[in-house]
Amino acid sequence: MNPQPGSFPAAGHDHHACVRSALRGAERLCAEQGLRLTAIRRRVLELIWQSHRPSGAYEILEQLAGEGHRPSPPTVYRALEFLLAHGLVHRISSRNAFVGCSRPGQGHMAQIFICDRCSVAVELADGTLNRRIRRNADDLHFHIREQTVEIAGLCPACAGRANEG
Amino acid sequence: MNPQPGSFPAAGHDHHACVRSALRGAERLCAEQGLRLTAIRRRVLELIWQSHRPSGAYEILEQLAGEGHRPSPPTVYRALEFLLAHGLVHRISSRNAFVGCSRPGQGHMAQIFICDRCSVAVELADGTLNRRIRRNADDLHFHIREQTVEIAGLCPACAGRANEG
DNA sequence: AATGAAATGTTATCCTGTAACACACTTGGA
DNA sequence: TCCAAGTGTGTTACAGGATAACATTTCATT
Ligand SMILES: [Zn+2]
Ligand SMILES: [Zn+2]
Ligand SMILES: [Zn+2]
Ligand SMILES: [Zn+2]
Repeated sequence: MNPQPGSFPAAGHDHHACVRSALRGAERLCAEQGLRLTAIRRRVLELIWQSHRPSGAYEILEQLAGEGHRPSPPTVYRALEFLLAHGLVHRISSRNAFVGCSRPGQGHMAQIFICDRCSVAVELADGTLNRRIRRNADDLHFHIREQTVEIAGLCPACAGRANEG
Repeated sequence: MNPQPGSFPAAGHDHHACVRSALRGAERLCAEQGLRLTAIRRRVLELIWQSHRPSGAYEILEQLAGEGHRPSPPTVYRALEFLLAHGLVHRISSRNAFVGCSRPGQGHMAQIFICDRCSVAVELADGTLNRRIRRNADDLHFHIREQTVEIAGLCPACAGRANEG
């Protein structure tokens, strides 16, 4: 089952499918737009997709280091810059971290829900919400370039266990 | 004229009034809730309010240093922590900076518009938007603790000058 | 004064992100 | 084939943001 955008991933979902789907999506998008999904970029995207939790740049760096690459920060940040620029990942400002985008290539006005306990992040694209934001901006005569909507709290699974550990 | 929440501050507005109003509001809020608005906390709040642009923690630190205090980072961060905890300032995640809250003590589900060019930030409290977010959270069975809504772009004044320098 | 809690000082260190410059690889044309 | 020009990567060094851990002071209350 693919990552169902708009719901928290089920406990035992086939996550390999998430990764495969994300990589295939990236390949397709790059092919269509004449972009170069180089080895590093591909590998960084793959690492980010290893879970639904946002990854820090230095986490990615460490994982790459464990594979012989030993890249330096700029290398990783450049790959992230590319992935961000083409909508393949989202940056989570409130955590200084990056998460794979569930719907690449469809414009990116996402709101992202992040669990305080398990860190799983899920994105939602809500036209109504986006229109409301745009309308508020219009009232202020403000020209939107980019928006950040991040909601922190407890995912359903963790809310259930709220009183445990 | 006080800081009109919900609009960009006019070019020649009486900003001293903004500062006075913010400080008085903080004093009142602290008095009501039995909180201690110590010298540092008060001074940090005052420095943050010196403009409508979000200030970085280290900017504040430098300004304090120029006054003889020479505090260290934790001192400033603690003051900020206090001000955040009681809704006197907002943290702008997308900029690692802090801005004074225009309506302290009224719950804080603000969306904040920030100009890319002049950095002025304006907050808006939109019940409709907040309800929409809450509704999306409910659909996901997600329990909201905190939300971050930051919109970057051009304020009316800067949009007008878009083609100049 | 004595006590305990809250606030501040101090030091050292992490974590995040970028500037600047060198090198390599691709691509297209002379 | 050789030569740009453009893009991507390697490397070094550093800037900027935030916190851990512990010592000390301040404050309200007894
Ligand atoms: Zn998955
Ligand atoms: Zn969770
Ligand atoms: Zn003002
Ligand atoms: Zn502006």
